[in-house]
Amino acid sequence: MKCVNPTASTRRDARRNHERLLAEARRLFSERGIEAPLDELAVRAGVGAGTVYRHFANRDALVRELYDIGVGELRDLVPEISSAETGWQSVELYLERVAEWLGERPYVPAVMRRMAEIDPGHRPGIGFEDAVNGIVDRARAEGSLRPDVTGVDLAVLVDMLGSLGQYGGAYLPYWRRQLAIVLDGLRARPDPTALPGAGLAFEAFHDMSHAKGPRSPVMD
Amino acid sequence: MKCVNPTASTRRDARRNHERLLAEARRLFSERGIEAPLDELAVRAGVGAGTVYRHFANRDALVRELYDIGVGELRDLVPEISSAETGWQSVELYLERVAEWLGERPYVPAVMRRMAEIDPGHRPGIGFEDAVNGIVDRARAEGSLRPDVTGVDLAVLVDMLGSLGQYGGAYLPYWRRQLAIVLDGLRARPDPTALPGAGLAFEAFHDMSHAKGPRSPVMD
DNA sequence: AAAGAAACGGAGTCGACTCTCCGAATGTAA
DNA sequence: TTACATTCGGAGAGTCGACTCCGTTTCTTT
Repeated sequence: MKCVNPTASTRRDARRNHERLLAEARRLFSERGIEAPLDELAVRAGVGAGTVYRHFANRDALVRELYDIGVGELRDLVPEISSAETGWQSVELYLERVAEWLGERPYVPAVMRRMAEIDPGHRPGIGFEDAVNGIVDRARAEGSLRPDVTGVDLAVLVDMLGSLGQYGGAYLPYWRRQLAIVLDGLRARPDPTALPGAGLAFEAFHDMSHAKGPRSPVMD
Repeated sequence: MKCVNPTASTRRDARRNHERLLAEARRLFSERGIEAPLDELAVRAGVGAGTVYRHFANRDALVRELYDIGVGELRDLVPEISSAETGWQSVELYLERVAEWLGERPYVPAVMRRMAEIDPGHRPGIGFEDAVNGIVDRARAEGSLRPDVTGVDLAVLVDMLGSLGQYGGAYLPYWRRQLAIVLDGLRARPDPTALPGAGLAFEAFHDMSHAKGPRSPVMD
């Protein structure tokens, strides 16, 4: 019984089932939310219920693995995005690639929120701060990006664009129109409209997107 | 037993409990999602479990009532938004008021999706098409709005901005920066960047936002 | 190809939640 | 104030899903 880390198992069937479970979990959680019955996951993956729990001690363990895989995927996107020819192209690439990544994974916001409950100390996302700020600084320095925009502003825009993934597959060919509008709004212009309020600290944004606290109640 | 429509009940306690239940349901569903236990709703509203089910036959009945109330609230926003002095001000008001309304009600997207399952034929939201198109037409005619933007584009932007409500109360002072960026992207400019793809039919947008179909699976 | 270790399946247990039922309490109308 | 209709509270029946247990099957190694 080596249920802690079946990825490293010697047995081929165990590794295959682990991958299948992860793939089906992404699909299932995208369609029905991260509270979907795990017995259903077993059926979809074509394994017994026991096998689900051998690979993931409980739902939270599965959520954690999806989270860490996601962080790894995002980290893998960084080099290409950061090394674009111009700073402006980096901004474009950042918004497009990350929003697309998010949009294809509608379960990610829920996974982030739950992770904050499971293990508030685990915050690898903080490590993206420098990459995002680097993109903003370069584009601002070359004069293509409006100067009052911060890295956090961009990160929030990415979440907004990616949130259209909640629409389902139908949104895929469509959200790039909103991306184009946003990009036009980000360009440096001779007639700037001041952005209201103050920019947010990256850490505050991180906590916000992981929404620890109670979500906004209607105030009536 | 008049459990079909307790709003019209003669008894004061019944009306008061109905209102309390609705208010607490909004809060509860905002914090924990629309699958939160209804017994918890009973506790929060300070009533017995039986009372919940006397007012709402089941969870779906509650969802439907929240949906219809929401449609009514949005309808009430139309006059002020449409009657702004200029078309551009209407665009600004539309994005701001409706995104704010959505942001304060994080449960709304989930309610819309569930409504599409409960009763696919009930689509009062279709009635907003003319109002939105009217705003776009006027702003376009006066030359303030970029001409390639459609009413559906605006509606999608509203959903995007409103989605930040998922961040919880902390987002409240912040999202207007994104609104300002979007508005700048919407202004008519001498150097237009063409929007990619084709605009969407309003009905298609409606179905998309109510996401009947399966939500986008990761394609790997 | 034989043996042992590891993983598998799925029936079963346990807890949580939904919804019902009815005696008690409350509001209304005369 | 009395009488009655309506609503209330909360215990409990029924259902569903999370997770466990163990006899069986499948790898891997020699």
